Amino acid sequence: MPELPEVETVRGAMSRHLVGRAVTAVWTSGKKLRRPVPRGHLRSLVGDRFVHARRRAKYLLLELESGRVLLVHLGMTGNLLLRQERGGHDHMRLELDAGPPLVFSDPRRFGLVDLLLPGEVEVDPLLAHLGVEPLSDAFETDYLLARCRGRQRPIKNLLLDGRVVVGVGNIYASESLFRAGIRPTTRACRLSRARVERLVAEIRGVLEHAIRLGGTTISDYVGAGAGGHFQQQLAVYGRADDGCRVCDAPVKSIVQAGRSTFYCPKCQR
DNA sequence: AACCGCGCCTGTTCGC
DNA sequence: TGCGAACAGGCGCGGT
Repeated sequence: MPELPEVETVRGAMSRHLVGRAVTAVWTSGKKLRRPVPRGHLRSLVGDRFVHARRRAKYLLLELESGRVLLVHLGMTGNLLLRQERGGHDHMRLELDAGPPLVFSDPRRFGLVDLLLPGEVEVDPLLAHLGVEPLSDAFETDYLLARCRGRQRPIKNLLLDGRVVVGVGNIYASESLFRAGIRPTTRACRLSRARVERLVAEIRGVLEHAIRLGGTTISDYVGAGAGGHFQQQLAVYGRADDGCRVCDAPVKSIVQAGRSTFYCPKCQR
């Protein structure tokens, strides 16, 4: 499941291999993703050229010479890559003036492909209400402390709230809380300033580490390029009943707001 | 206002 | 062995 490091890995690949290429032909599957893929609109991409590959939260923003933006979200199982072969779960194929086509593939169809007109990025409802980027300067102790104030909900649920901070998904929420020594069930408002400071640092640290390793490749998700190697680094996620890598106590698995959470009951208080 | 549960999807894993 | 059930979860939405 692509989280921020996986999306960032794909962005890097697009920056290196897609930028500079012009679209020569467009094919879509006609199947509905999170939004219907705007087939006719996408056809107007022919002749346009990619000039930038950006990221906001887990959205990829592929900017074109015309000022339009190809908006892509990988959802749970989506992948954006340059490849020649056709796949059974392909939903968009853009033939380019050089190299293999740009393909969006997504078996479970939780993903999204849309084409935004110049100026629409700022007002698109999907992008307008997003919280701060966890790797930006805006994400610091006082910010998260303020967002925790008065919040009764568990800190783990708050970390998954995209209006607070973006890009932290289920895996990195568990992992960063483990690193910070904070139990995921702790009410946000009960965290001291020092613990929030530690949490901010660990969220940043775990995301940067995962980006360096090319993201986490788990289950059915394979990132662009060589694939990620962060999976071996996971301390608690997906390790229910296994020994904690620090103290060997069995890792606990619980459900919070319908999502699985993993933590070490001894290291996290 | 704050917060949770649901539904969208389908490949994989689990239990009988 | 084979089958259906449960599970995985990003995200927006609707309900409490």
